[in-house]
Amino acid sequence: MAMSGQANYARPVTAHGTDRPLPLSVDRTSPVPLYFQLAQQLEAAVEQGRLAPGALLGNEIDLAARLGLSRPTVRQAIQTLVDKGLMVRRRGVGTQVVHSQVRRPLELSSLYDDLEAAGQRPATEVLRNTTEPATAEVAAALGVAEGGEVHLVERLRSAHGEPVALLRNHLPPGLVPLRTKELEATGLYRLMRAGGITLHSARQSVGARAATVGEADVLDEEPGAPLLTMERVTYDDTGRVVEFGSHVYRAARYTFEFQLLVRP
Amino acid sequence: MAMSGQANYARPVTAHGTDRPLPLSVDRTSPVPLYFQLAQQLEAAVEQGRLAPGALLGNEIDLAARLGLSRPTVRQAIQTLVDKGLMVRRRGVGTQVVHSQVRRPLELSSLYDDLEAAGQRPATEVLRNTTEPATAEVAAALGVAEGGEVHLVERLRSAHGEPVALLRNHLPPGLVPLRTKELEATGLYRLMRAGGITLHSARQSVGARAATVGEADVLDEEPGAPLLTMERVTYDDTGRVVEFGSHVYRAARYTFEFQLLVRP
DNA sequence: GTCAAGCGTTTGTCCTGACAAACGCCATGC
DNA sequence: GCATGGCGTTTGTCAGGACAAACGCTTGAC
Repeated sequence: MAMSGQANYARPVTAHGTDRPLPLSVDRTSPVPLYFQLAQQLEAAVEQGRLAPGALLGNEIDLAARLGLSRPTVRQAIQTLVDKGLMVRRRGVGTQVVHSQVRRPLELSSLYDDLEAAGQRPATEVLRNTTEPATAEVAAALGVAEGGEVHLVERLRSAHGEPVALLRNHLPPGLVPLRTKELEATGLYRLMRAGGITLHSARQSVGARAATVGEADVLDEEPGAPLLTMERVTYDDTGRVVEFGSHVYRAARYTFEFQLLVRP
Repeated sequence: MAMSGQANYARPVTAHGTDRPLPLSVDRTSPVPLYFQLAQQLEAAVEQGRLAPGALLGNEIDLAARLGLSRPTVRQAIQTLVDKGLMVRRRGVGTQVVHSQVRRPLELSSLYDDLEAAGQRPATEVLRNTTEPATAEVAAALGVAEGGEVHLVERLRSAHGEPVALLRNHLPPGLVPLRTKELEATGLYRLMRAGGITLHSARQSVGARAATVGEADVLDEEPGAPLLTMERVTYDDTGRVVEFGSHVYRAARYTFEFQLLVRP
């Protein structure tokens, strides 16, 4: 863009706005795939501002030659960043860093991790950790027979000593052992992963409603106060339902924040 | 899995659970990329149940040979479906269709499209369509000077004759012409796209709060009723902020539904 | 009977090479 | 001055081949 009129002798390519070539290299003895090494370095460069927003990445051919890689490998690296929304490709123009600050593109996150990432030191109080007969709604969500025994975990999550959310989770019986002590020390998803379950996808529904008397009592709100609600059915990679969650959050103390990408 | 002990003479591969080979073909005269043609056919087969959940796709080599394609092309097709969460690959095992029913993975959707897709025939009443000086919050979101003129669109969206949401959108001045008549006939995002803007990403925040007197009046609710709120800053592919929206939804009549994928 | 090693299968990674399509710039013509 | 066509640049698509790594089953040893 700024270098359009120049002759193209042996341009070192892949530069910053300042023409300073970006230090990139790959380690062929490492077990980490080459495209992944490159992707990580590029992502780090974007995050640290060494690749300014709008900066053009040099063309793929030169970049590959400079790194001693083939073009498909370089493309694979860039593609992962494009998928993350960090870069945009334009035919005849090049690949450039996106201007807007992109963060996480909405993962299957747990409240525990969210709070911890925000430096809030979450605390969990397990109100119930037992089995009970499945109601019609729970049975339908988990794909078990109505009235059959299912696992129920009910937790109160707080941050800074104030209650934030009331979490009710139903799980198929015998899926993974859940000890109350562990539930109070970490999040449910971490325990499931540690139990050998590979989470794959989830279907979520986010809404709002007024607090019931019981919820208001536990959450230190007035009855009728607005609450943010989230229902979620989670599947593992074999397609099994592994969890059905019904969560309510204090509207004054929690919002869902996330970044969306437009599918091209 | 079901065919493990068999000798592997000239197995036709890529079958259904019933060993009936799936009809697949590509048209080399079409301008549509080959990998995309294949991806579409596979996705359609999954959706129509011709590829049952859990079914193994034949190995990539044979599949490529059967279609007269190269393996990278077949892989590219499958990869798009894996990215969508429709399939799972396992080394040494194969690629299989995911069990759980996957829908859209949460797009940058507009309320208008959502309602229309649900067959609800949305109606829009434009309450305001004007310019006004930017407040501090709006100025910060849009990246303009505080007090500078910005475009404001305020709309009431209804379905089945009942109000559903109150939508307030601020736009940079002169970005795209917005006629009231067009705003009542379609959604804001469609108009922006039609105006040559390529939407890229958005940062969203979803929460809840009690209705103010004014909101209750417009939405036919009681003051203090729980409302679902959404704030969104939308960027185009050059990184410009193209919209700042503050929406409130009647909690009893609207929830956000979406599907999440776990990043592997 | 149980556990470990071996082996075939399948995906993961990487290479080289080639042509097509879209974009922006420049020169040409009016 | 302005529209238009040509041209170089860059990404998009596709082919064919090669080896490595992970998985599951079978075989063998104890």
